[in-house]
Amino acid sequence: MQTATAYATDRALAPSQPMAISSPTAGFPRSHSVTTFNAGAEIYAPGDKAGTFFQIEFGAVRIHRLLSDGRRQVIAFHLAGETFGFEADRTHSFFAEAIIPTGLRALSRPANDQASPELLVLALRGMLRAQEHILMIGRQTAVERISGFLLDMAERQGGLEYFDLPMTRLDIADYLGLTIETVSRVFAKLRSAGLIKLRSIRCVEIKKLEALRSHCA
Amino acid sequence: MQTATAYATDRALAPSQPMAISSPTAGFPRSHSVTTFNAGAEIYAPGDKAGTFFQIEFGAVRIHRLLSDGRRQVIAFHLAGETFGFEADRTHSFFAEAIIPTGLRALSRPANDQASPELLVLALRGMLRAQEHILMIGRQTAVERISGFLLDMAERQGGLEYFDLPMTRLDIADYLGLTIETVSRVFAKLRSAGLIKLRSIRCVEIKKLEALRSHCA
DNA sequence: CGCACGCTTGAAGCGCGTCAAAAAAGGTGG
DNA sequence: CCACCTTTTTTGACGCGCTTCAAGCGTGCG
Repeated sequence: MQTATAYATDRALAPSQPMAISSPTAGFPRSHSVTTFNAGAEIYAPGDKAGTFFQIEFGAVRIHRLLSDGRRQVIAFHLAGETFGFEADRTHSFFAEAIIPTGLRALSRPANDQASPELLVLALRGMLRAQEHILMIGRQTAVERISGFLLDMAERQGGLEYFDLPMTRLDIADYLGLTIETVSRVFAKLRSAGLIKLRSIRCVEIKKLEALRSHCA
Repeated sequence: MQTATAYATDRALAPSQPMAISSPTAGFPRSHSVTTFNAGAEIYAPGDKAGTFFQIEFGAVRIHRLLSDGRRQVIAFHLAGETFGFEADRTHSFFAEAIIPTGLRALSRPANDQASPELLVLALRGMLRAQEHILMIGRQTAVERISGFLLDMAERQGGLEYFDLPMTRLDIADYLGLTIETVSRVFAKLRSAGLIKLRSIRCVEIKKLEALRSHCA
């Protein structure tokens, strides 16, 4: 069990610009200028006013929630090009934090409730993603979860031969409902089985794609 | 581990009416006549064409997915008055089955992609619900999951003094990422601790609401 | 009645968590 | 570039919560 203090973060350090909330426009929300966040900086917290959402120009973001005793669940990771921050309620339910230095473009949802079809698709995709996350956490073993996670990350970064993990092992553990020790052990296991190679601590190369796929039930 | 055959179901037995798909209308989707499903009947399956969604007139529905070796994850339960079946893709990703005799009103999504604000809210709410489900499965103990589940069911049925669980223990187990034996044991534990009373096997009375709430971290 | 199905209960095992410590990786300042 | 500190990651030993396996019980229905 990790302590809550382990997650203490600084509020958006020296954003390049204030996050303006502009008037709504017709059609897809108008884009604004880019705000940057340092690694660990909080983007929003539970209770913060929602309504603005974000597109990632560069960097990576984690969405998570804390239980009162410090247990943490990471709900989602978002990478460059992805969008996050839309909520059912008027306030946010989760924390959003930059994992690494990150640039965000704030988009405002049309206030006239003329919901754009684009936003609906994003919401539906977010729901599907969350539902598949439930399946993974609810019914898969540690090896299956990590294999699936690595394949997902590889795919979202363009299916490159190798890719970087912006998040720490602890982030991964809290995303997969495991402990950091288990994550580390499974990485070691996959490495020694020749399925992956760790070019560096955060850079993964998938050596046996099909074998890794076969691990995901 | 349960076998896949345990979940074999009959296709919609003797629906009272064929499920007509009508032309789209402006605003919120037009309601159609009610189709009934027997307990265990399949409403849709992965790969089925999506686009129509459903409002529950009476009964209860489970949304789930199977892994190749028979492991099952129930993604959601839906009760009378609730809506389900909207998808990000053109086809469904999950199974939907009636848990008990159920009446559904089919609603068709406007084809002109003039996404209605109502549908967006439903999608966002669905996403939030799925995200809280992730938290529960990823970071809570068996007792916490069951306590939270019972409180959720009580609330959704109007916060009555007592309420019926339409689903079996196996459904609950597969929803919470547990086994049927663990579910049964935790029920017994909560009962002997005086937190709940089982009026019958499927009828639960919450005796100590606050104590139950305090179990949910 | 007697079978079928859902549920409960017990005993044993295992996967993952917990606790502890060391090793590796990243800063930071000189 | 190196010394020093902090943070992250790895590794080992052990324990516990949940699963697995196996009966047994209750209830409804042909």
